[in-house]
Amino acid sequence: MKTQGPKSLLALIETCTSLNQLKQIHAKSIISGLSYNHFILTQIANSFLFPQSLNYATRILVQTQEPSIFIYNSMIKAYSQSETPFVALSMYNNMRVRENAVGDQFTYPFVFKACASELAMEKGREVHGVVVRIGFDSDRFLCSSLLNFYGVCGKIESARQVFDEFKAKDVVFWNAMIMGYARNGMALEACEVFREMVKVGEVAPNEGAVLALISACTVSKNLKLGREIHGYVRKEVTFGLSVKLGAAMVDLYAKCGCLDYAKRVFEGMPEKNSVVWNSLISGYSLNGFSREAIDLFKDMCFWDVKPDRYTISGCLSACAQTGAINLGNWVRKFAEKNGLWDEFIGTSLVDLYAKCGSIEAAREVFDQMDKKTVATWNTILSGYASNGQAGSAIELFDEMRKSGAIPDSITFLSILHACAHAGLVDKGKQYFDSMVKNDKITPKVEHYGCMVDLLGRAGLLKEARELIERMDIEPNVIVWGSLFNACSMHGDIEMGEWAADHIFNLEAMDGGSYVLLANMYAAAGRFDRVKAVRQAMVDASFCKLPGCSMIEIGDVVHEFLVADKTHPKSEEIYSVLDELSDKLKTVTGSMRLPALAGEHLEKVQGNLINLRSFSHGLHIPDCGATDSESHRNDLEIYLKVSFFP
DNA sequence: GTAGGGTTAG
Repeated sequence: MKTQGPKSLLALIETCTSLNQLKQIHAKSIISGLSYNHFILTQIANSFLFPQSLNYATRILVQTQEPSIFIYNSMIKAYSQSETPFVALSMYNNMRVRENAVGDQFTYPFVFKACASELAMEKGREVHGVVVRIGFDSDRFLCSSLLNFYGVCGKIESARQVFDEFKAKDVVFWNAMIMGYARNGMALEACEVFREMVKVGEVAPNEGAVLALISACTVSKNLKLGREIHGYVRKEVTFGLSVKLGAAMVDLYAKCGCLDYAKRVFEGMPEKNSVVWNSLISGYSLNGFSREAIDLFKDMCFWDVKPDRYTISGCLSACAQTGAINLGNWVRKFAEKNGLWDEFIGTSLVDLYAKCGSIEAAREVFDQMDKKTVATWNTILSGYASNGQAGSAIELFDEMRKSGAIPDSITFLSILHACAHAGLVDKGKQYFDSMVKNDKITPKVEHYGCMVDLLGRAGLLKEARELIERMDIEPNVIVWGSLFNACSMHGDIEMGEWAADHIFNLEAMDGGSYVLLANMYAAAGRFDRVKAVRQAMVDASFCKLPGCSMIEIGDVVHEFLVADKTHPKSEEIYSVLDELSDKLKTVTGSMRLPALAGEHLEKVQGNLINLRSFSHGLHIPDCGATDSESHRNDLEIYLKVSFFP
């Protein structure tokens, strides 16, 4: 057999389709005395079989005596772009300790990239120190990735310092600074850097610069600035509206709620890839237009644009919002048939089933998922919470701890929510304290809202008030609303009015506050005041966005607004509601029973209030759940069992 | 002979 040189072995590596083939080529390179050829190892690490081949290359590296910086650089690069960037950092450590080498300027951009992916703040700062000591800090490649690292980690002042100290800025370096501001929601600062770049005139802004600017507007939801940039793109930009720029514009408008603009940009694009479609689909989904989102998905398929995992996630969350379980199941089947599955899709599916009240189906999907993110845990926990199964939520939370997953502030929000719904006051307090003390999570205003709700529902109004007074952040309308809700539930008009004052001060122009106040007076039987508040609403021309309930029967989603009479069977529906309302009154005896008797009573009482408010054209929002969410869940359960058996 | 940074969609 003819001895093969490195060139032909290289060509073979590119045609490899399995790890075994790769190993054969490696064996051949050993026979040919080329096993330590750096280039071959690099190619193996980065071959099409990535990341399997990367693993193999690592095993070779470990057995290699005195591996060169070249090999380390290739491996650090490969790992910094892999799913496990922390391995890049241990490779770097290994190089420093085992080889006693500091690397070269090719090493560090990837080390910073890995630090950025891992949000390894301390490590990054340490490496920054090393770089300064060796004197590599004049390398612009290295410094732009260092700048990017600080931007990703939210250390924008440090990023700015790197930016200011570096003189020979190229366009990528400028863009990294703009992107840094963009990530941190600082659109004005991003714009300022862009203007400075144009003013200095040493480099011309490229597509990346404009993309970073648009992204700055998207993150900070600065529609006004976004429109200006759109105008600038149309007038000044010579590179034209690329697919990327178009996608960014569609996303900007969609995230800002301007779907008509988003659609106009979308329709004006001659070339659309899946990213563009996904931006519009998730935009519709995000803004509550799930029907339109699904229709777009079908159009996308019609135009032969291949849906990806983002498409599926967007569609599933659209279905979850409207409770369109059948449509959701159809999307699921589509995804399964097309081999689209990952932890994000799984999480969307858990959310879909939980929001549709099929918590068992949600759990089934959850249990089948090998890879779970914090969001996956949070979704199932909040599913249990809103389905009133606090016990399961608590049990699962313990399991989460055991699995090694690290709870975040949303996890605690879900578990507090679960406790609040079940009236588990002591347990809730315990979680709140442990969150602060053991997990070092600073409570946000949402956590306080949950705690006030928890205490308030249990009738501990004084304690709820004291918690509000102890807060180190400004209470928002949710916090005051929860106290207010509790006051109306327990008939404490005086404290209720005190809370209402704060609500009006915070949201003077919000009609929702009026509805809350009217609800409190209604619950206390003060119908004279209800009338006065409603009149005040009319006088001020306030109109609360109506809470909307949807149920899916067969393949049709029925939508109900408060006091809605447009459904063809509305007369029958209302008579059932009245009947139910009466029956529930006999069960609970009173509208103002404190939520201490566990899940069942809580559920019955919650529905009674919702049913009452439904028929009165009022609705009491629930802590943490949107109007339409709690409204829908409650109504759905009752309409399903009683009216559509 | 071999290599490098930033940029959209959840």
